Amino acid sequence: MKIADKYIPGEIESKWYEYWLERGFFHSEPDGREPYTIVIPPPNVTGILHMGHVLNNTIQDVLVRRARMQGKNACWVPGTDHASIATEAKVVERLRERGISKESLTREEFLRYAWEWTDEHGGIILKQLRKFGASCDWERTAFTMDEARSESVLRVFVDLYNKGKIYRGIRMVNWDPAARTALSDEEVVYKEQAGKLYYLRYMVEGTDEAVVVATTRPETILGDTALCVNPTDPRYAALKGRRVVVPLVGRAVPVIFDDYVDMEFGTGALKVTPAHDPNDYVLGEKYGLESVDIFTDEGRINDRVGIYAGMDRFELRTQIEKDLEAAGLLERVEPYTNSVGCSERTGVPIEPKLSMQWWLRMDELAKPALDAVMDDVIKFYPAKFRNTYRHWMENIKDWCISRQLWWGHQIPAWYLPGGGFVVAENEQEALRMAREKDAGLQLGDLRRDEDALDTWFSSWLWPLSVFDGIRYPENPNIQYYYPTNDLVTAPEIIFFWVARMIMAGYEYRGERPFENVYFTGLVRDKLRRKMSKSLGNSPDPLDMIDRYGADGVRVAMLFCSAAGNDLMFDESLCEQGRNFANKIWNAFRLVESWEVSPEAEQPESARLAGEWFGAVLSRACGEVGRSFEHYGISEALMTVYKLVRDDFSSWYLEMVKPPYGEPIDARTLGEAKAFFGQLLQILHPFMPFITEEIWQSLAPREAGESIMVSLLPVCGAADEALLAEFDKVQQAITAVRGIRQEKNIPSRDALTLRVIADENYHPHYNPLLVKMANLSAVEEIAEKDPTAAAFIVKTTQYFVPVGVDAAAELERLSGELSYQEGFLRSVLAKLGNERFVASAPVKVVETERAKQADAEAKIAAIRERIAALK
RNA sequence: GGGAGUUUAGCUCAGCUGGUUCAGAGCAUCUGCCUUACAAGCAGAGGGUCGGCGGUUCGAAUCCGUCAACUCCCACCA
Repeated sequence: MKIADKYIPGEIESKWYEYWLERGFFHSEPDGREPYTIVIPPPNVTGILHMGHVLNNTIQDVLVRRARMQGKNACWVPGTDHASIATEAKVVERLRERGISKESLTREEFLRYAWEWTDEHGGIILKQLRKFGASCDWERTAFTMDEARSESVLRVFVDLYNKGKIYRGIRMVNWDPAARTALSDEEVVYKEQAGKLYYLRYMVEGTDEAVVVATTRPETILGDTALCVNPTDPRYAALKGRRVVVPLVGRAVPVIFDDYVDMEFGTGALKVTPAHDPNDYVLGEKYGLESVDIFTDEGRINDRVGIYAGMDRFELRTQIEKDLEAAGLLERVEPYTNSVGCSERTGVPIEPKLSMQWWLRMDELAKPALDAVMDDVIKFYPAKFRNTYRHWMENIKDWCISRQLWWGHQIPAWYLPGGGFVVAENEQEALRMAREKDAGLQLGDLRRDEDALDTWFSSWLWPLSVFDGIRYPENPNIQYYYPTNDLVTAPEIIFFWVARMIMAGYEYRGERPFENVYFTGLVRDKLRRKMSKSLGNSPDPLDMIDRYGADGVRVAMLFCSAAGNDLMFDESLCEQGRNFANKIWNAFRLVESWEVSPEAEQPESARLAGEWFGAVLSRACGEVGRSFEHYGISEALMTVYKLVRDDFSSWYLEMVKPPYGEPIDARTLGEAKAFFGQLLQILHPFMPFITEEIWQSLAPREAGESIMVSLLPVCGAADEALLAEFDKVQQAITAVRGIRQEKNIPSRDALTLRVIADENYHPHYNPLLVKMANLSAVEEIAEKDPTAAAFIVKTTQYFVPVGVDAAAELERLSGELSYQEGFLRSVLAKLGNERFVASAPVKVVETERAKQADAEAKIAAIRERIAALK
């Protein structure tokens, strides 16, 4: 069979993905094995794949594939999130392009469009994941708004309401005037903005004196209902009992005294707008102030104010500045930078607004969730996020769960005509409950709450709801797969999602939802810039697959992904990944090219090589295992990378390779293929496609076999003594090659190596030395060979009889001598220090003594050689 | 304003409880090579007073203090 001389990923990848799918290798059902479960962080249903997804899902796939090959019943549950506000915004935008406004539609009509959009674009992202080899159990694909998940959400809402944890109340909320909905605190992001600080004159009623007040939001004077100063501020003592007149508005408002006011800031006088500032709201409550709401839901001035009606809040700011100026009520304006809370989704500044919303009481839910992380019942990688988590959990506030949106789970509350409401999982139940209050009610009399639930109110149930553990807590799936093992996600959503899943897990299962949380970093470009569409520095993942292969891109991603650190992704890494795949491919070509001779004996060199590589493999295997224990996935991959390139390709294969044109013995070929097969297995979680392709042709396989469901080799302890011996042999080989290069001796010309045998010389490895350094012989000699090029490995002196330039050699030796002498001095100084010898552990002192002996031997050898050369 | 973290080779990062895994890896660089698996490669090589200063110790990249720079998270200062 002719094998392509370069690895071409394209068809190979789709071929094997189909094969895995057809054979059902991704699917899991509960059985007697140990489960290994991951639930995917569900991407937005209409989202498109970006590098962050690639990173996140590659890591999950590596973990799942490895667990599967360890014989566990691995289950990776995929799915998507309806992403209430984000999707609704997209649908509104799309409708607008078609000339349809959301306002002109009924809820039902709007939802029809939204579902249309979802069905059309929904799940594309999951299909894209397949290109990367994601081994998700697609039969379990879930959506936060499918029937099972929706019913779970409503059931939880009703349950929490009945437990008194959900309540309805008027509170100051974060209002997004663009999306026209309330937001949770977590959905508000603070941005530094260059603004202005306006100094306004409030005339003291009945006098011609003014109090100057500094504010960043002069437009809110329309809602001012008080002026506040610090009671200890001597400047304003005279204001006691007075009223001041709000500029332009003409309303007289009281002056209140509260030590909330910072005397240092501005003029030490604060305007109080209880309806539009959380702090002012608190003051308003405390002093019984009137609350004047001046804005509409869109952030325009409402009709009740009387002036500026209909004007946008930011236009008004400009206008009011002019009008104040004209009225002589603006003392001055200073540039001022402050941080403005903006909607995470729409980007517009949020407007604090008093409104009726649904809330979830968090304090009790938080308690077990906090303990779980603090007690390491749930482990965070990296652990530093425990601090972040603790801080948030200890200061947790009630969660505003209602959104004035249509796309999402509609709140299951029904209002009665005579006031009051009932909370029930469905209309019938609601009617039944309503009739307990008023027997004559009909379905049409009930009015369902218009609001939808926060998206995260469904995602926080994800590890439970994907196994239908809310509706059917006893079902075999939730019993078997829950708690899940690893969660791989981004630190940005530690509060939005991770913390809340932990709370839901304890509330509904009394148990952690996962054991470990691995936080990935942010994918940045080479220059540390965040990848973004607008910068154009975000490569299209699918395009990269076309050019480098899925295995290559996976490797690239993992190479730069130290856990918890942001990662600097660069396309050159893909090249490295592709090159690595090609390297493996060529090793395969070599092994496949060997003709086997049944009667040939195994050469000693090949026997030794096998012995050695077995030990190397065990060592690497152990290292990989240890790396995985602390989620050092990048590190694990690097270990395998070096194992394949250096140990296997450069050393092992070169050692067993028969001379050109000659056949190989059956035993060595068998060993080589067995080693190769094991390498492929260790490599498979990282590079699923190429490993399957080669594994399938490396040996005869039964129909339906696959590397992905094969069992990872169990690694024993590595023979350290053997590895140490071999290391010396490698050093000798490298040294001979160095001499060859230095002296310009072509690799085809055989050399003789002479050696003075001692305890660090291992003659049984000579067949390998001969082969790898291309020697005609290794001769043991008793006397030094002054005319030869020389080197020392440990204490053993080697000589390569080639002409040397005595002068150059002397210079090199004197340099070496002074280095060794200096080294010896430092060792002797240590050993001469009584306190060192007394307090250092015996082992350390012994190694120092060994160093001393070593150095002394080297110095003696060098001196002799210098003498001989002279 | 509060908290957390980072600083080790040109770049990206390992270095756990202080002592032969202690100054490492990959990439990049340099020098040879088209040596019949692989130039998407092979063989060699160079490169860091471990951010600065001080301390503890027989011994510090590692522990303590301090200063500096950067990063992130949280927070209602008008």
